Amino acid sequence: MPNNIRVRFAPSPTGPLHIGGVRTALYNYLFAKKAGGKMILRIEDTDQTRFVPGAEQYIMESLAWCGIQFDEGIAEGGAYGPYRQSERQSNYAAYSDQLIQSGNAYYAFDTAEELDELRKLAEADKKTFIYNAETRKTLRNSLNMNDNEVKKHLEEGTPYVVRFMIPENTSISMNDLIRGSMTVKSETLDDKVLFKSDGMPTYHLANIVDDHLMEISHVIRGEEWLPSLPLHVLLYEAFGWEKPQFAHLPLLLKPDGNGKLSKRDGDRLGFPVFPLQWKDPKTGETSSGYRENGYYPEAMVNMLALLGWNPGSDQELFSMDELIEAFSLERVGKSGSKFDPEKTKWFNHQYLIRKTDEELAAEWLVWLKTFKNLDITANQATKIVSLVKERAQFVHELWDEAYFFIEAPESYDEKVVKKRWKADSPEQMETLATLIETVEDFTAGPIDEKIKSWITENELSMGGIMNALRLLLVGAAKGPHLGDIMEVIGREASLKRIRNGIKTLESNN
RNA sequence: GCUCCCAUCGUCUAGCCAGGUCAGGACGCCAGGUUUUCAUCCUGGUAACAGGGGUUCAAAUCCCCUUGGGAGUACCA
Repeated sequence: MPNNIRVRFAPSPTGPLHIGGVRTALYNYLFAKKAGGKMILRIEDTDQTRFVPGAEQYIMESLAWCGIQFDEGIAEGGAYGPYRQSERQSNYAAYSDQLIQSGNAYYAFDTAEELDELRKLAEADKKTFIYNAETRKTLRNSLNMNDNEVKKHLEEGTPYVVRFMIPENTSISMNDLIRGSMTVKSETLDDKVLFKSDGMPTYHLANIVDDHLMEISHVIRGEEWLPSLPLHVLLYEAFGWEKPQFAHLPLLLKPDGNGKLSKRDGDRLGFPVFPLQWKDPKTGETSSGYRENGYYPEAMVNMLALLGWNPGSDQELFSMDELIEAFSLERVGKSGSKFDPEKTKWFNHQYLIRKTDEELAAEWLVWLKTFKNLDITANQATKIVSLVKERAQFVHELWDEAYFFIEAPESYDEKVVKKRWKADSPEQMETLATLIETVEDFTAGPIDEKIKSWITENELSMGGIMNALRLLLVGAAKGPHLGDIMEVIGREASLKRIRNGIKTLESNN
């Protein structure tokens, strides 16, 4: 179903993409796919001073990891390229000239220092300096010069910027798919720079020109852009272009306190704010990533999708396809959402327990090899994982729940010893060992049966016996059913652990 | 400061547009139950319409004000 729904995700490559950005990309993606439209990646690298090597690659890798795919972009190509604004540089001057010709923009020769000075002055007076209809009359710009003066400046190479001329005394009405209609008076706006003295356009110009040229139908971006919407609307009107529809997404807020979620919050509160680990090429500082911390991309995407949007049903778990099916901008909320790291873990747990034992075992095998340099068989891993996966939120947590399947106890939890190891324990355990030797089919069922009937026949306490036995086999008060544990580690190892344990505990007394 | 946006449990949120069920669900937390320990699991509980004024027979829902929060306020995006 071909149509002309086209959305873009337009990050600037100034560092790693944080999860707020991932969510913006996700909503764009969901919206596009739901509508059968196109998803475009455009790199907004008009600020050469903020370029960070590797950031562009990071952005693409992150989004790919999340399962967000582009139809057009710097890697995919497409009919509307190039998709990097630095490579479209030659386009922009003509558009800025066009605005000057039509009287919607003008040259300004004020230096950054002069303007800084004016801002400071205004600030001292508890006011804000605005480059607007009032002040523009007194500043060094082409509005206050005759053609010859302007020409002279340009020929002499006086540095200049091009500013948009905000119309006087008008109201700008805008429409937002999430917030409805809004109105702003033009007096409150300032004459933004469209074209910088370094020959590059600012975001405002490049963004509008490229959205137009790329035939973007819907601009879905973060709420931090809302204050520049009037300017953008004015720009479309000045060019005489049809506007796209706008949707400004609510922000992701800090889990505690207030404010926009930032990189610092992750460091401070101990959770990742970036999809992938990132090493800053300048400072060498490393920021942790969801991928490296053991999160599944599905879990992260699921969590992000529900932060600010809801399906209107009680469904919590969504595959990407289900999200695409269920998504609509109408169900995106207006207010900011505090980020909850705990819920992300819960989502990860949900995805982990839904893996088949074989899948999870395969992941764990890799983990064991990498972090413990251990090799166990796939069968063993599958069996172990099936017994303990309910207890873990991450693959790396499996070890804490299952190490005793692989390693015999070297020490015994003192609290448990005190509580469970009694005077008659050694004898009882030895008897149990001889019993275990005689179990024919060494699997959980028969093992349990044999032990239980012995306990019943001798009128012993189930809790007392089993917990003492657990102490010998595991070394602590943890783990799944003992029958299962013995089945996995096998008869020989079980016996060895029981008899070693008796020996160790008795020699300590 | 100024401009704009926003406002339901601690958190994410449903309900609001087309006023009329004890304001529903999830995470977290607490308690009880199952269990052979721990965890899981099951059951239950905790807890919210920011405040004030209107409109109305009736307001979480519509309107206004206050308060609170957020964003923007660069030759950054």
